[in-house]
Amino acid sequence: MARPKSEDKRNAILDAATRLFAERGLTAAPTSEISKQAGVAEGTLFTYFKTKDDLINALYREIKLELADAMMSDFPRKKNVRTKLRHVWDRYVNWGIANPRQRKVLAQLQVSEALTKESRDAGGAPFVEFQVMMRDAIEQRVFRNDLPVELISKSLAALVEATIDLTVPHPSKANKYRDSGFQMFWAGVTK
Amino acid sequence: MARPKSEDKRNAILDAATRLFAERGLTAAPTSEISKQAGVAEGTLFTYFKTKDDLINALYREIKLELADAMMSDFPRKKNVRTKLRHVWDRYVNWGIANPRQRKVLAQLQVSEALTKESRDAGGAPFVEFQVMMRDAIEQRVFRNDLPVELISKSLAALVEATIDLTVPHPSKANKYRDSGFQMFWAGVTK
DNA sequence: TGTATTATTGAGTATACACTCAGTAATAGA
DNA sequence: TCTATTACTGAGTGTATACTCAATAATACA
Repeated sequence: MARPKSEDKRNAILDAATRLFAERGLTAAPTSEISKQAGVAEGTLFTYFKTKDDLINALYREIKLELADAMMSDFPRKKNVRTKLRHVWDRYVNWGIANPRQRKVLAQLQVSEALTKESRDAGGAPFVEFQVMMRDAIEQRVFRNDLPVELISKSLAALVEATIDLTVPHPSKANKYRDSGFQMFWAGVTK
Repeated sequence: MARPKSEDKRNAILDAATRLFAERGLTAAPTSEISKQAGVAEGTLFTYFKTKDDLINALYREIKLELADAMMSDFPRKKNVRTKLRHVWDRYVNWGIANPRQRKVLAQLQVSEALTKESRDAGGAPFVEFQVMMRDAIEQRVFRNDLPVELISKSLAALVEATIDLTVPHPSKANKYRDSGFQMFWAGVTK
């Protein structure tokens, strides 16, 4: 090998893309501007990502990974289901509030036609531990028994999003809302 | 006035746009293709909508209006809050299942940079009756008292979306899921 | 029926932008 | 230190597409 690619440049490109995608949207952010903001020539962008779609897919995986890291670090494996879910809930809400740009981009990416099925699958991979925990909880009959796992998982995500949306304009009430939101989720999901 | 515009053509354009936006995404659907599928010349599209962004904003309002119609028709004004909410819930779920394309487009529109603030406001207007009902319910202390209205409204929408997502691949379980979903919502939101 | 007005058409235009490539610079390994 | 390999640059290219406009057709109204 001669002259390796630089992890820094790759990150700079992904960072710039995140900023521009959040401000202008996926398609209105030109590669020329992304590379300029990243401090590299436009051609360089294309040595790190073969196409703009590639960049978009890579960014999706990256953000999903960050989110999974935030949610699953210090995961209280030994504690009961409620404590585990509360952990995940709090981390997710905090991440969303602390990373509004990534959250906005993620929302765009989820509905984008540029996302491949492979990327969608890859994006789910970091959350397997969470899924396993959910299956266990089902077996232990923690939840109401008419609810399929997917509905519970999706509801968690959906209610977290609603909670973040509500908190962003009222940051002083972050603790209150995070609490109320979780209690609402928990009450809905258990017997 | 001489030679009025045709409501039919306008609808044909909006229909074609809905189809193409759902299949290819907002930006990957060219006006040339939209007009072709609508059966009009490309220039005609621009006499009905000054720009493509205009078309996008008009389509947003249109879909929101349809959704509000579906949700609020036969609204049981005299019944109790639970019955009213259940009405809205069922209609919303049914609409989503019956109109997957409009639902997909709506999801794209919500996160699109092309949407103006005016359109967002206008999109909310048809739902005032619903909002009024929610305020009344709060006053009557139907819900847990630590939950802000916005969280309840957003949760309803979020849980409906989760329910629809779950139902689409398992249409035979539509009734079951619609039921479970609502019970989950109701349990979470009341004391 | 005549006329003013506006819709309709589609070929044409201007622009934006994803991607290329020939020239140059940096680095790993010999 | 030399060399093979690959990164880096940015001006240039091809293409896609939003929008225009001159010519034509339809309609409301007098």
